[in-house]
Amino acid sequence: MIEVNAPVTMSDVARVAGVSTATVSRVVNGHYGVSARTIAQVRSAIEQLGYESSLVATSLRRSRTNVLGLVAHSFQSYTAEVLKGVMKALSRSGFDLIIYANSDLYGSYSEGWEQRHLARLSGTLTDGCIVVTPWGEMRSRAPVVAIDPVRGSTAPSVMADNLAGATTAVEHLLGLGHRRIGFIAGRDSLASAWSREEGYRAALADAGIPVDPTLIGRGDFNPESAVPLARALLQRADRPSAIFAASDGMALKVLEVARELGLAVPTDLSVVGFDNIPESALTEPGLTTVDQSMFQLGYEAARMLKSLVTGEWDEPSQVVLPTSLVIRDSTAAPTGAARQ
Amino acid sequence: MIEVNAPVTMSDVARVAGVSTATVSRVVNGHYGVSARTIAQVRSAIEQLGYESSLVATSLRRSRTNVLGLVAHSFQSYTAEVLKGVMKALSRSGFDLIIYANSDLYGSYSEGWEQRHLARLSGTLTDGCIVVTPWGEMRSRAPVVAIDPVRGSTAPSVMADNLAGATTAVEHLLGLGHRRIGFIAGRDSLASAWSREEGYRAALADAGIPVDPTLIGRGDFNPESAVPLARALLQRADRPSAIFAASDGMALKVLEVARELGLAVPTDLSVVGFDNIPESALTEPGLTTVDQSMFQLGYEAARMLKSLVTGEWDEPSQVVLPTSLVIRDSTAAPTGAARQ
DNA sequence: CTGAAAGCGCTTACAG
DNA sequence: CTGAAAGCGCTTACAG
Repeated sequence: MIEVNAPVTMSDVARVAGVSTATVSRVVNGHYGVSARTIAQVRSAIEQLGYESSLVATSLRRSRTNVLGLVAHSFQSYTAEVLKGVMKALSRSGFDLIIYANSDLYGSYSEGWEQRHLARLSGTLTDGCIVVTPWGEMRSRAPVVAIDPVRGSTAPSVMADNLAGATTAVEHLLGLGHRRIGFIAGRDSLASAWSREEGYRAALADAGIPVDPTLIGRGDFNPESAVPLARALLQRADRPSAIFAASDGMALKVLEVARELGLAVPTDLSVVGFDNIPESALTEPGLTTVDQSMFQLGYEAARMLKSLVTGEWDEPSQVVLPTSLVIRDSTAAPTGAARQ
Repeated sequence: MIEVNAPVTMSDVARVAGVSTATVSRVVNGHYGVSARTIAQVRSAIEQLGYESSLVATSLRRSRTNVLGLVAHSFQSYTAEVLKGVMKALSRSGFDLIIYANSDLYGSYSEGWEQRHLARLSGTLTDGCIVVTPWGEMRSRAPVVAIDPVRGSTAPSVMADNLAGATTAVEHLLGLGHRRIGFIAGRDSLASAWSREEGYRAALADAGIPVDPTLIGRGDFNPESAVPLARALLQRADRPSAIFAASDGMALKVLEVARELGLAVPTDLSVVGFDNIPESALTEPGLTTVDQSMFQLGYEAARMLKSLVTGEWDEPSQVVLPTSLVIRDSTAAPTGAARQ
């Protein structure tokens, strides 16, 4: 076995097989019009040299690559779950997936970088992209499907029924007897953040409880953003007896802050999240939350992208998936200890 | 704002700015020797057109791309956890990550495809790659780090202390009083599968219990592979009172089969897994397992790859990470009901 | 300080 | 059935 140092290129194969690169290309791609004898020679040279075509060179030359892209800014549980769904949908579809993860922005949010990466990939490498919780409307010549899109977007997207989910969550707290319910909002450019806040407001309105704006903290879905907000909310003399956070990541931080302040959950404080990430079942107490199937989000987005790319598109372009309330141990009726 | 259909290329920018593409390239890459006035013109043209350089074209031309690759055959929890660690290590490192996931092989295993993808990526796109549970020794001109490498590999790799972990797991069962302990092995080309079996054998030997070869099922880490093996083991008249599976995915299937056969866990059967994937805490009963920090595996592999790529390498090239036993509710002392 | 030209590894009309 | 040539979008010596 020959140990190669430089990459084996098509020219190397052509030289060994004694043909032109055009012919090698035809063999590699299974095109018609090559004699059986030549095919055999080329195949043997490929075998001998361990040749693999360069994804980059191929995709630069071809219009169609059969590679789909996924662009995400962080890689926490949410994205990981979405990814499983995407892979499931792409299983045996003939499309491979390239995930582009920007390491410099891990855990922080930076406006517009998806657009940049999208352009860098979709010009050439990918036939289409999924963008997770984008910062803005994406422009691209190739199809793009957003998961949890920007507010007001009319582009293809998949999202949970955030309004219904949030409403149910707050109604759950109301049903337990809570009247002072804090809310920690998500990044307000996203439709999901907006709808979850709407659900909060709607449920309170339905119960005849006026919204106290000082009980609303402006987070951005980044877990860390919830820490100062939760602290502010829970250190007030008239602290809320319950907090609904617009994401599990933020809700988990509320739990931490409560512990730090010596508040028992759910005795002194009830907490509800949104997402149902795996971690929410592992905390002590387990987090009551709204399940949005992230797997399903990914699955549907990939299905949609696939049909957009192949041109078989015939479904509504803005899919909304149902949510359900998962009641665990972070919620209970308010006690006398929790000031009303 | 102009809606563009064709991708904006460097030539477009050059035309608008009234310069050559060479000059545009210099501006884009911040090279010296361009007048302030020209820079301004080019910048403005880039802005106006919304130009982004093509990742593909750039990487075809350059030797260094500052993109690292990760190649994995499936995308289950194990890989997702690894990925989080990788992203953490790459955070603000200047390296982006491209994950190449082969959709046609989701959930199944196919020999040699990593090598193919590795070659396709590393010829050009990536400066180096991480390969998760590879099928063989990888050959590549660019650095490669294996997570959970092939048995006998001397290439850079990161893995858990599988021998110690497996030994501890079986000692735990032994300590509870089990004497007939089944084992479901992993894909035997992997060092991890081998060591976990060694641990099983060593622990039994230490306890003076001869290994019964009929109690060993030959799985391949694919959860489905455990189903017929567990069924065979549990339908025997002299079934084992405990089963140690070489991965959580397989252990979870053992739990399913036990339920299907009407066997209560841990009353009738104790089950231990290996990995500690998030799901293992969510089953009923929770799975006792050996924790190998998949996050840490990913983190260390990425760190190693980074230093290999930048040439700062000065650490041992085969990292072994400690494991720990996580006792949940799937293990207990054998009862009379479980035949010995 | 700037441009013309070559070339990265491929594919695809166009000839023959 | 096969090859020479052009070109995908860039970068980098080489001239000037």
